[in-house]
Amino acid sequence: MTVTAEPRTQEALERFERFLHRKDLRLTEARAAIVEAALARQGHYPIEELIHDLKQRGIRGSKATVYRTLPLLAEAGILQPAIVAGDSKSYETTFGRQHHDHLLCMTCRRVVEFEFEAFEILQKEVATRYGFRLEGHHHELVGTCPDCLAKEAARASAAPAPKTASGAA
Amino acid sequence: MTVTAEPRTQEALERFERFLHRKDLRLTEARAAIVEAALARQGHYPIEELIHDLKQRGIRGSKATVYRTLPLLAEAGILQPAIVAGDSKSYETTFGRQHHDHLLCMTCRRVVEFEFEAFEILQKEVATRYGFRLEGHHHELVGTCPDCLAKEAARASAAPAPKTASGAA
DNA sequence: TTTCTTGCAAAATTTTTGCAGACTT
DNA sequence: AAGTCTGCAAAAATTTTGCAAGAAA
Repeated sequence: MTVTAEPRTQEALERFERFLHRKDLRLTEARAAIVEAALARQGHYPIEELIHDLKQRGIRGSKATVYRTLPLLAEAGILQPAIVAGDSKSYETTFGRQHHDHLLCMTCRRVVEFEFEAFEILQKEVATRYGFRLEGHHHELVGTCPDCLAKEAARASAAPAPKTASGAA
Repeated sequence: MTVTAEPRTQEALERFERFLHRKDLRLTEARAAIVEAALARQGHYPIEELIHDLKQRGIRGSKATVYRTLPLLAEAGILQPAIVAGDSKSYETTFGRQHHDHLLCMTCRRVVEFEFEAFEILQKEVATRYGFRLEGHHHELVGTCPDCLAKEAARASAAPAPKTASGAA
């Protein structure tokens, strides 16, 4: 099914095939379909969504097969279990993607994406120092966002526990 | 039940209590026990372990209560869902702990801990830039460790696919 | 051929909920 | 008294497995 996939998908498929080959496993139609579905995804996605995507495309790929394939893809460096900040059970396609990091507000769950090249540089440095080949990273800063800080401050300076006065949630 | 807990635990309890109070919730014996158990833990632990710990201590705290309490603790900034690199479903107590980062080998699952102050500094800078109060972070570099790289290289230079010749797993 | 794969459905796990009684305020 | 919690056990949801039939080498 070489449906003229976009180059990134194509490369990922090749990488996966090499990986499978090394283990005497095969790049089957179902596995390829899963790779394509994963590559088409942005950000974090629960396994369930990936299964749904496959169904959408009318492609084979049962729940069981997806569950059996994801670990292989992770090992092949195509995707990773996603960082968890409330949700577990998600994956993230990393192959050929720019790494981006997150700032997460624990209070309101807002997520701000940021890129800061200095991190990338340092990370490479650390990896090198330990002799690792760096293939990806998880990086998430957890804290409280400006809005929530403001609310917190307002609450603190106001009378204690004006339960119903501060408005709805 | 102020069982002369160590100071860190004590502080965590206080913080949790303030948090609960703000939400008109109560710091009950079961919740306090969960905080203590969590604070006594090092590194990542599956929920199941925490439940086990509670049983060990002969303290109340049923599965259901633990499941109901963990999200509160996370929101209060006492612990976080752990980073996932194969395992989901784990938590990590962060309150009052030095942040440490991980280098993970995708192939053999080996984990190397490292500390690199430059990261902490940059993280604070990013948080400040976005107006966040930084409370913690997840940071894990994913790649291939020196040993696995060596094996990979050896395999590559050897004849292709000597399936049974390379020894046991 | 021989070995690896797949899908289905059942089994095993992990999380969430309903409720009656216990505890706090 | 009023409202919050808890534990239990049942319910829901998520993952894993056994197996016979279907591909790939």
